[in-house]
Amino acid sequence: MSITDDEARTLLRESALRATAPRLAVLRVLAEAPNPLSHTEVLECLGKTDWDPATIYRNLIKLRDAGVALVASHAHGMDRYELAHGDGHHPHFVCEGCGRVACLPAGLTASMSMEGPWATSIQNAMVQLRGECPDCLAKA
Amino acid sequence: MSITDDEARTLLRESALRATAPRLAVLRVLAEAPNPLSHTEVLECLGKTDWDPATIYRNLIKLRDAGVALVASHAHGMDRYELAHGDGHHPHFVCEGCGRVACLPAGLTASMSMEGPWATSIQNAMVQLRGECPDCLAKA
DNA sequence: ACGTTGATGCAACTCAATTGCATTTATTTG
DNA sequence: CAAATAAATGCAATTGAGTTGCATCAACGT
Ligand SMILES: [Mn+2]
Ligand SMILES: [Mn+2]
Ligand SMILES: [Zn+2]
Ligand SMILES: [Zn+2]
Repeated sequence: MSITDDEARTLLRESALRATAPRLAVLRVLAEAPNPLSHTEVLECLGKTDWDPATIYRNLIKLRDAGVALVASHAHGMDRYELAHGDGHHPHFVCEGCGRVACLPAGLTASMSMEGPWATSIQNAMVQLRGECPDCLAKA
Repeated sequence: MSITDDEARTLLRESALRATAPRLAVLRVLAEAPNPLSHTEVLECLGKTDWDPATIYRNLIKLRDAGVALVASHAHGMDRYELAHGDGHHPHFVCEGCGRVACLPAGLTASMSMEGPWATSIQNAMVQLRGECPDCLAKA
């Protein structure tokens, strides 16, 4: 998945965010990533000489606060960001072996028939599975 | 839930772990906690008994490696430990608002039918829900 | 009681996250 | 288009969880 410069600018305008060069770059990197990326991984995708890490960091925060991006996982002390595709959120798989985070197709129905105050919380929650990915299972 | 000193010693013996004072203390704290605890929270629970943080840290690792405890969540850069109750693992709810992690009753099985290499990974995975807990929903 | 081996205490280190502040720049406004 | 304004950037410093090296101590099988 990719994003044109115009699409990115429109997206930012709709969120009342200024279209700066690093911000557009972050948007492009997130759009092209097949999986959620950490701050460090975004830096690597951008190439190390480009922009200040703190700037990229704050842009990820901004995009998240604006609802353009979201944190798909906090696992292993790293926030992993992805674009918030309009549709409802899909589940993610966090590998405890290699640390990778993968997007899973929507359709994972967490059948939760729970009464009481937790019902709403659970129904609106994002689903995350933690285990060993196929690659790590093969090695073990 | 609590644990007697004898039960703790037996549990450790079965795992080939020496029964040291800080280790027994960690075991007792985990046994009494209603929710998974971070390293820092375990230190706070131990309170007056002033053990070295690194010792407590390594004990949590040891207990995890021995299968006595497990990491219920990595959220927000904190590993949260709980005793590995014999039965299969239950899901957990991670609140993005206040950061608390709560144990959910088993039976909230997220059923996903997926083909291919991911099938096994998914079936053996632990389920984690991320959202806003009832308390945080009430404030918002 | 002894000796082996694991555990402890202390200190140092890594790395993601976070923040203060002076400077620059995108966007608004005249 | 140029000035005004509020936001964003670059740089540096700080926090906090996790992690590790090493000398000393202690659990426990013999
Ligand atoms: Mn995803
Ligand atoms: Mn639990
Ligand atoms: Zn893996
Ligand atoms: Zn909460």
